[in-house]
Amino acid sequence: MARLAKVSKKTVSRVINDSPFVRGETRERITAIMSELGYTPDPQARGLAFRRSFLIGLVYDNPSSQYVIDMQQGILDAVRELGFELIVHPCNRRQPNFLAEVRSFVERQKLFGVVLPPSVSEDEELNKALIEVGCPYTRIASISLDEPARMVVTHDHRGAAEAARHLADLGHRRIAFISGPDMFRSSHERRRGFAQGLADRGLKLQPKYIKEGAYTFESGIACAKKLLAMDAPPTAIFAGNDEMAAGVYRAAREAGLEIPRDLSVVGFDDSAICSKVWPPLTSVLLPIREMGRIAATKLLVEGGLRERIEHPEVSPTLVVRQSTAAHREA
Amino acid sequence: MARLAKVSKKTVSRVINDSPFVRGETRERITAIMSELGYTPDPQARGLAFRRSFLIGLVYDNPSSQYVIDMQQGILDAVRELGFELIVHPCNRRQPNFLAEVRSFVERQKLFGVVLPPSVSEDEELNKALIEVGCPYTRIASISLDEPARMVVTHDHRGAAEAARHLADLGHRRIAFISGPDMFRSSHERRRGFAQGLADRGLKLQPKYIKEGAYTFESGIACAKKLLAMDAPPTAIFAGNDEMAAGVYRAAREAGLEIPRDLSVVGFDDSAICSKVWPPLTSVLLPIREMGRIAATKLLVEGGLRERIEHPEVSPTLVVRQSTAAHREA
DNA sequence: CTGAAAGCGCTTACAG
DNA sequence: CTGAAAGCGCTTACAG
Repeated sequence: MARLAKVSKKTVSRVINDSPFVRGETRERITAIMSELGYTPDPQARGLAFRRSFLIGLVYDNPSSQYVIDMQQGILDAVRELGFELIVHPCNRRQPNFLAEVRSFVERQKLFGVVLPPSVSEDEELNKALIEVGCPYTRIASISLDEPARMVVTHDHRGAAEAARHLADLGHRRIAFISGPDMFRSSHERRRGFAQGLADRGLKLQPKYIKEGAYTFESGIACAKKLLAMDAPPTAIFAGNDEMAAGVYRAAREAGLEIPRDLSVVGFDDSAICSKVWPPLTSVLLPIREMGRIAATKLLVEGGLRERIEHPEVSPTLVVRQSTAAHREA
Repeated sequence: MARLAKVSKKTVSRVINDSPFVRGETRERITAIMSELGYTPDPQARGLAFRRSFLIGLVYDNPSSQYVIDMQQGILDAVRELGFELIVHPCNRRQPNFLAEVRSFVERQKLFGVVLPPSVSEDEELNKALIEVGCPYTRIASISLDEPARMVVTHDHRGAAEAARHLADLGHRRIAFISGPDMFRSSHERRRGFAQGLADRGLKLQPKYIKEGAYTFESGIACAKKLLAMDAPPTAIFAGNDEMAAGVYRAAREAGLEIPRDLSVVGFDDSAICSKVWPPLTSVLLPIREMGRIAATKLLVEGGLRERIEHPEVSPTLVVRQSTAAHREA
């Protein structure tokens, strides 16, 4: 204990925890000694005494590695300077012991809080369990599912609407949508937004031009094949994510269509593949790292370690590349 | 304490830590009670007393998200059942405080051990620091840099050699290599293996057909452009990783070349893009998840929690897809 | 504003 | 093979 060099260890503890009951002078003296000795309080001991650790959990069940990595970075951006660490907890919602497993994880580790990206964020059972064990959380989802203090809403529908208007403005009329799986909120939100965007331009999203995929490359191929085999095939396709959009590329190639000359394509996620496929894919960008930062900051606010947040809002943006072009009369 | 229901708390502790000094009957009785009550020892308290936590660290500075995610999974495959958790620690080797930062991280958290994938695994400074603070580690690298108990060797050269023989067997003679950056061990290993593989077929890797890239898409484009602009351009290119191979695709397209008819391409990593580009990319697969599993298991062995490992060896495999074809006389 | 006591839930020596 | 004591490094009430 740096106390030998100074006062008592109780006061040191007060300094560490930013207690107001320390004289300015005393605080400065102690702070100086601490940084001189390179002293850092032991997180395990603190955790034991607090009955709460300094660990943030990221519980995810997400197919996209880039999403997870970006989110991890964002969370760390927010909490690293405070000495928090990030425990990652991949899991599988379809596994029977999923709930019990996650629950025991957060309970055992006495997590400071957990960040829940889709689709675990949409699991109401899990949510109830977290409340029961008293573990703070932030849910990230396309629409609000909880009180604002515990949500990061990504407003996917806005990005989808922008994509729709973009295609409409290029003169397309036969416009198709490949949705994600029904069990994902984002599938519905992206579809809703897309329909709304078309409506903004006086167009309608026709049911026959809607196919349900699974957010996978293969499902993108399958859906696109069906669409392109129609009597009046679409001249533009909006895929619910980039994976499926890449599948549309494949199907278009097999059908002998050239993108964007014969078919315009838009994806969602603005992932790494967008710039690697040819032509580069127009896509909707979600600021994932920023979302992670905000989610973690909300945990800090809830824990009383931060006052409030600067930019608590997040919104998708359409990144126009070369996979979309003006409609050409056949 | 479950002691009320039974003996003393000391004995319970003995059971938890697998001490041999407990009678079989007593042990069974206690184990039964524990699982009945759903009792799990508090990792923070245990850590405090042990002066060592039950946390594994993954320190990485890696551009590929898929790599990191797979490795995380592999580590968890090995340690989850023992109640360990995984703390991720992305970092930047080029940052001036890199060493001090990582060091303070492992020291503060009293990590049970850390897993070091490339390129942090190749940092001798960091290695020294870890030894100084007494933190166990496993290094993952293309060649052996440490005692076997602390290494997972990926033998990249073998995979590169296989790629070379594959191209040679297809009849190619003007074969080029785009290397990764000089500071990565893997760059040299892949180059060495590739040269060896060509030598196995009586061919020579000509210096003029070697270009140094940076493991990025853009550098792949740049290097490929130079190669394809040569008087006697290569008919096959082996890129040091898939990112750069995707860059080769782009350059080939701009040069009006069709893959694999006019140019065969091989990548390294067998990443997700392989199956999404057209034609699907032939690539060298490294079993990353398995590597993570082995690395973590070695940490457990070192900690005395596991006897030994089943399959401690790992080797690359060539996955042949449609980006390579027999050489066509011009 | 500051200190002496008791405790967080476990463990390691030390005795039986 | 099993138990009573002291301690891991911090914190929370409780007194001054």
